[in-house]
Amino acid sequence: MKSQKTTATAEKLIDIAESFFAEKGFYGTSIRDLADGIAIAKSSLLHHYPSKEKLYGAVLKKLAGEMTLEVKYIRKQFTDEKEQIFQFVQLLCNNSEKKPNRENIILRELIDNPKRAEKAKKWFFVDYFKELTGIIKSGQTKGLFKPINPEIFILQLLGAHRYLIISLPTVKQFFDEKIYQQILKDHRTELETFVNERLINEEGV
Amino acid sequence: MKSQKTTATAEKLIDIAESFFAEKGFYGTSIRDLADGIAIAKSSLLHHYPSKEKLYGAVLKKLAGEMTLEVKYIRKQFTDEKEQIFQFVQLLCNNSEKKPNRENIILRELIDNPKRAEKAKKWFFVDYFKELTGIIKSGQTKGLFKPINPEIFILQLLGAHRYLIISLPTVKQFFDEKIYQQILKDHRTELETFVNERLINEEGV
DNA sequence: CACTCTACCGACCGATCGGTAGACAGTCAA
DNA sequence: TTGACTGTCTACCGATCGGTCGGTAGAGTG
Repeated sequence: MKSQKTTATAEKLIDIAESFFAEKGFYGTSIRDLADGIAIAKSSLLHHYPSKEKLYGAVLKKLAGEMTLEVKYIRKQFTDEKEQIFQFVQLLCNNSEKKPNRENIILRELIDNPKRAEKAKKWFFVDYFKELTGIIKSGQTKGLFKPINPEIFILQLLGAHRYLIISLPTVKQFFDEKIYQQILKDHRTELETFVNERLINEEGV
Repeated sequence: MKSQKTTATAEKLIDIAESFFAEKGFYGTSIRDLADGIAIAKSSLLHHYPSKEKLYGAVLKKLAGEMTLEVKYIRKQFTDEKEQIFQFVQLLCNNSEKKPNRENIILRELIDNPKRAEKAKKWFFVDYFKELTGIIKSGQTKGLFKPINPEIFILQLLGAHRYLIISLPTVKQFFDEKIYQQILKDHRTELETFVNERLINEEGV
């Protein structure tokens, strides 16, 4: 079982790289700091990932894979598209509290990707995005959602959430620390309202 | 008029720094490149702004000042808070087409600010944010807006817009290039709907 | 004329960057 | 036992980083 230790080191690298890239960005993170962070030599890091870019790519790939899986799981678990999109809102909010790194990395990647894309790098979040717009498109054929543009709706929903999340540390000075949890709860409710207003409700009205 | 040439150089520095910081971020931008970009020596750059941090701060300050002024102008120009917030949506959308750098810098700053804030740096967008929430709070006392949390509303509105804008270059591969303008137009309409749903409409229902 | 101030410059600094080379210890198969 | 492979290390590389230094040209001022 020689590969066990190796795998463990590689995974530790991914983990610490995820948090460092999230906090300081690609250019702000040095592979020296990453290696020091898990107490190995820098050249040992480069043994597992032959370049900083490759390591960064591995982090993105793992992150995108996890997120896509989570959405696919929701789509398999619930047949009703309305239920799916509300479950996704819950997933978004819950993950932001459990895994705050994610939003930072995704935002940074969105900003930086256009430059990198010129170097023929693929966008890791394609499947994630297509799963989400797929919910809306599927729901629209069943007459569950209003005839909005699915891509715009998803981007606005993700944006309304992620922007607020990354703003919180900065904006927190305006809030009483005690009502911080209340903010997160109200935000969740507002997101649900946003979704709800784009549903077609056959029974009411 | 000795200061004319100096001012011109300093302004050129601010301009190129704004576009470089927006595109590559703080760590991804070197003061060498900035100096080369306007054909002066690096030491000359450091004559005008004694450090990279100071230059970055000057860019943020100018940007925040402009944006705050724009909002204040809207508030002075229109007395009705409903009109103010709709005008602000127009401002957001128009500026994203005219000055695409802005959204990048603001997003980057929001992500990075918490680290910098530890070094006792102030947040340049305080006034901007307070002007915007001020519109909502003022409108709520007049019974024009639903009793939502003003900070959450503003953050979600800004997020829905800015996230979509910075995503467009990446997501564009999914869109036919010809309908790009239609996307921007639909996005604007959706933002207006988002705002509209949070108004209290005494007449209708 | 002498003095000061501003804008600017090239040369240089120590530190840090991403990445390479080579040695060494442990493991496993032949 | 030997040889190939793996993971790790120290030592080192050229490039680039932000920033300092001493100095110069020119305009303003007395």
